[in-house]
Amino acid sequence: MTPSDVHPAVRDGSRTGTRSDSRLPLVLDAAARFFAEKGFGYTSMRDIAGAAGMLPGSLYYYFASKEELLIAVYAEGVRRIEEAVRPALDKADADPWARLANVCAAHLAALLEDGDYGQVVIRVRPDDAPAVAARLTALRDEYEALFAQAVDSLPLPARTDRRALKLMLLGALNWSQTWYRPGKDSPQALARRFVRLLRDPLGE
Amino acid sequence: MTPSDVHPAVRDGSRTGTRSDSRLPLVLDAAARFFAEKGFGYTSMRDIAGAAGMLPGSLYYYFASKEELLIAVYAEGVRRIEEAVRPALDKADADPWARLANVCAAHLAALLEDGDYGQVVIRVRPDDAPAVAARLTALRDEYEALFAQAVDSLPLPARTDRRALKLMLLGALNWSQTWYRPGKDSPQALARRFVRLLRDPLGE
DNA sequence: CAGTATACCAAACAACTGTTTGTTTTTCTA
DNA sequence: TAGAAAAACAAACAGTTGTTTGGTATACTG
Repeated sequence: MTPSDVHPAVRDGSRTGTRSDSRLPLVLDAAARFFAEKGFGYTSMRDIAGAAGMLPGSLYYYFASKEELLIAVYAEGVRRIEEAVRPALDKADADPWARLANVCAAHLAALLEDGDYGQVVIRVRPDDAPAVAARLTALRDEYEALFAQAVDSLPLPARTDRRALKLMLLGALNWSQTWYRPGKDSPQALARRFVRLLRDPLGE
Repeated sequence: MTPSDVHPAVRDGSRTGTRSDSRLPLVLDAAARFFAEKGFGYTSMRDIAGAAGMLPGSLYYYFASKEELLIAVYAEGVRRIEEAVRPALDKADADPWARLANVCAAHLAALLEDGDYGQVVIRVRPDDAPAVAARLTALRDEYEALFAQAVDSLPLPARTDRRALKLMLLGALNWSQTWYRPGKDSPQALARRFVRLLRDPLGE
């Protein structure tokens, strides 16, 4: 399963040798939609091909396997989440707690509202596609390292377990995909509420 | 999909008219193991039947469908989690924060260490089995109401959003299934750490 | 010990899965 | 405008899926 199994236009993202009427974007969008809604295993190549207006076999012109297709969607998902979070993270002058809240808000928005690609990253478990699980995990870890920066820069008591704090916060955010329903609370409001629960003293 | 689709011995749990050499427990254990490890959709009736030492078709003596089998496993999972959490919850004399920590520890242990049934409840999404999704959700909600009691009894500032606190904590706990690896940290230690992060003031 | 409900076997079903192969149409390029 | 590369079609493949049907052995009951 080397990178050469993947179509050139997908491998380097350069779109070299790509025709203007290519339905590749349609394929990726359709795959992202199904993966986000039904999960990887519950989506068939026929589902995707049908939604993109083509035949199942034609997908193999772009991707060597269903799992390679997942990688493309997943990578794009990570890219979009990073893109959403980065601006909040780069405001180095801001108050660290406000910065964290903004990072969380961007993270949440990417998972809950900003489309299907971001949702895939949280919804699909790496071991749903065993052959490429390691690569998916690597992509996710790459982003989590980014997120961790927002936690690391907090002015905390020395005793505080920053890793636990990161895991706790990230878990709370990611799990929201389970119960969140649009319209009631905005991702921003939720993020602020979560961060405040951590910041404000609740005990005694 | 009425309850009458289910075998009597499963429907009411009474085991009335059940022969002593029944392999029903084996079936449930095998199903729980596969559902917990691979997920619902990635587990075939042949997987389960094989592990229980019987033929795929024989499962339909007990369950009208794969999804009915899931309900049985799922319900047992909820039952076991409740059973694990209840003792901690019933210690009404204890300090509310310590009580919450104990509830979280029991919850975590049920998800991470106490076997397969509990894991299924977190691992399997209700809409993985659309035909019975509502029943699965109801089971999960039933338990969450129990968990909420531990949060509701905390002595908190009036402004505190208890619902957000519950969602945050439950999310952090449930998501641990994604990253937890046995041996490093015990569920008890993790639960205490999470609760302390909420209780102790981190800001300023 | 006879009879019956229980528990399972054996074999097949149609539908669906990811994937392959050879061919054809279409766009871009020289 | 001829040729080459790109993009897709058309049809099938072997394997797997959940499920059904009819028969059979076994344990329990009276």
